Amino acid sequence: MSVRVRFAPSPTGFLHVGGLRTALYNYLFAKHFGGKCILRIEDTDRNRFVENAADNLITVLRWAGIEFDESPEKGGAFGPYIQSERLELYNKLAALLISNNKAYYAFDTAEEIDEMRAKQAKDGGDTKYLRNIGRNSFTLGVSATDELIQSGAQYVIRLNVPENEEISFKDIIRGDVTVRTSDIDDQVLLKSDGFPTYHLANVVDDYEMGITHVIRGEEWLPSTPKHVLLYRAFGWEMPQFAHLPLLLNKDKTKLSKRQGSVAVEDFISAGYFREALINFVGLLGFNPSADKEIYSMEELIEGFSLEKVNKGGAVFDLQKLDWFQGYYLRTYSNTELAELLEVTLKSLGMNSRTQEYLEKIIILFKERVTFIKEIPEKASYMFAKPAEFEQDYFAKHWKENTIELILPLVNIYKETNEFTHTALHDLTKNFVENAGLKLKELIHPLRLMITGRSTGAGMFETMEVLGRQECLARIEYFIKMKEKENL
RNA sequence: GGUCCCAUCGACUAAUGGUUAGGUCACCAGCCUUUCACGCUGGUAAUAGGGGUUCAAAUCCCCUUGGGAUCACCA
Repeated sequence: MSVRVRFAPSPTGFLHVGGLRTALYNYLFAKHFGGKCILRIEDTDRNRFVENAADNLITVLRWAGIEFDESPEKGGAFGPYIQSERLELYNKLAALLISNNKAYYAFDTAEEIDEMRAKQAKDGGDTKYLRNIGRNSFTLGVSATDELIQSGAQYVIRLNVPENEEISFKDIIRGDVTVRTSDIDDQVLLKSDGFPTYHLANVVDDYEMGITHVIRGEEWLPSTPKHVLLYRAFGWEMPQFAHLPLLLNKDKTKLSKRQGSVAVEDFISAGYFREALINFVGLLGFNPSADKEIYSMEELIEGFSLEKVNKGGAVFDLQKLDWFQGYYLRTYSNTELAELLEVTLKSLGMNSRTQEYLEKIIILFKERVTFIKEIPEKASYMFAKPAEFEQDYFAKHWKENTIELILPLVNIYKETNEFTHTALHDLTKNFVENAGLKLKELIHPLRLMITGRSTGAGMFETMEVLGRQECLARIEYFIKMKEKENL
C-alpha cells in the first residue's frame, strides 16, 4: 500500500515553527516513499476560527517548499479537505457509534460538569466525567433520552470507554505505549453545536482519507488511546502512529510565543531564506548522517527515516539557524542578492542605486553579513557620506603628522589614470615603501576619512566602488573639518 | 496531583553491545590579513546517578533523580 500522510492544522492563526516541522516531516516521509502528502484543515472549533488563516498556511508552506498532493485548494479524490464541510459524515458516524452502544448521549450543562469535576478535584482524585452521575442515556434511560432529544434539548455524544482494559498501540518512534481505560475520560465526540471534536474528526478523516501514517506532535500522545478506542469501535484498521518530539524553548518548555518569535511569517519577514529555515528545522529531530549539516530539501527527503527521529525534545536555538542563514546567503548569486537589497532599500524608504552598483556592494558585503537587511546599516557609507566618525578609531589611527604624510598620496590618487583596487593598491604600496612607512599606517586614516568607521570591506575595493570623485571629496571634506578643529 | 513520554558536550546531533564517544553551532586560541568578516588549523566541553544482565553497556533491564507533555463541548 502506498504511503499517505497528512498535515492537519487548525486555522487559528499563524503557522508555528513547530507546525512547520511537523508539516516538513510528513512531507519528507511521503516523498521519501513516493507517497502522497495531504493538507486537511481542522476547523471544527468555531470560536477560534480565524479568517484567511488557512490560505495563509498554504502560502507559508509553499514558501518553505512544501507542496501538497491533495488539499482544499487543489482538491483530490478524498475531499472535501475542510472538516466543516464534512459535518454530515461525522454526525452519521457518531449515530452509528450510538447504535452500537460505543457512545452515548449526554445532556449535562457546562456548569454541571464544572461542578462534577470540581468536586472530584477537592477530594484529590481524577477529574473525569462520571457516567453514572451525569445526565445521560445511562442514568436517564432510553425513553427519557429520546424524549429529551425530541424536545430539542442540547446534547453531546460521548465515547463509551470500556471499564477495565489495557489499550496498547505501537508508536514508530517510541515503541509500545500502554494505558489503562480507567485513566481515560468519556471524551466528547460530537459537540452540542453539531460539530465533532478533534478526536472524532481526525479518526474519521484519517480513515476515510486512507491515511497510512499519522505523524504529529508529541502533545497528541496522551490522547492517542482514545483514538485507538475509536478505531476499534468502528472496526477500522488503524494507521501507524509516529509522535514527533517537541520543539522547546531555552528553558525546555514547549516552544511558545512568550519566549520569542515562533511564527514562520516572522522568520520570513526577518529575512531568513527558506533553505536555511528548512535545513535548520529539518535537523531538529534527526540527522541523516554523522558529519554533514548542509542538506537541501532533496537530500532531506533522501535521508529521512522515522526510525531515526529522536525521542527527546529539541531546543530551538537561533544561533545555529543564523549560521545556516549566513551560509546560504553566501550561496546566492550577486545578482539575486542585489535584487533583494533593492527591495530592502525600498522598504526602508532609501534611494536605490543601479543594479550594477548594488551588485558591487553585495560583492563587498556578502561575507560580512547574515541578512541582507544588515547592509543598509553596515554599509551606510556606500550610500551616503559618513555622518560621523568613530572616535576610538580616530584617536587610534590619526597622528600629528598624518595629514602631511597622506597629502602627497592623495595627489597621486588625483592623477592616476586607473582608479581600480589593484592600481590603488600598487600605487599606495609603492608610495608607502618609498616613504619608509607601513601600509596600515595610511590605510587606517584613509578608511577613517572615507568611511568614518573601523570596519568594512577591503579599503581599495571600497574606494574603487565609491569612485575617485567621491573618495577625493570625502577626503577633502574630512581635512577641512579637521583644520576647523571640528573633529 | 493522576497518566504518559523523555534523558549523549551550553545547543543540534552521530555512534542501533566492542569507537581514544564523532560532527556542527556557540565559545577560546592560532593562521590568513588592511580593519571587520569569510576561510583554514587547533582547543575546552557530554553518555544524569545507582544497581543489575554480559567477556564487553551511551546502547538491554530495574530503581532514583531530573525534565516535558497531557488531563475541555481547543486542536
